[in-house]
Amino acid sequence: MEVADIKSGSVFDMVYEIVKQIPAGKVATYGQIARMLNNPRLSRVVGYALHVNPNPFLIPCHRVVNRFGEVSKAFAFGGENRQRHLLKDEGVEFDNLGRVILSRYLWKNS
DNA sequence: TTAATGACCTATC
DNA sequence: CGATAGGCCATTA
Repeated sequence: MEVADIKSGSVFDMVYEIVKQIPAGKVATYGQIARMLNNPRLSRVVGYALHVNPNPFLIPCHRVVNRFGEVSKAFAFGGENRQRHLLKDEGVEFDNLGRVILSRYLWKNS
């Protein structure tokens, strides 16, 4: 199913649908998701959508990081430490700066 | 309808 | 590298 076909009415829902499709062991960036929505400027909205994340159990928000692979500071799911643990548990590695190696684990949707 | 908000991004110092 | 500022835009109160 194409991302472009996802039109649940609100951008938030679209974001959720996309995030749900991120496979384990991969991560996506806010800007990337925004681009998937055909609106590169929605990067902030994407973050906000996850901020008010209604279903932390259905939405793997821990697989969404910023442009540099850094985990969110205000992670409303148990702290950034929690997010790193979850990713690490999926096989995602971090560099010495504590950032996800995007060059290897960035999710590529087509 | 208006104003405020923010898990971003880019530029500048 | 860290701090600051502005812009961007959907959502909410």
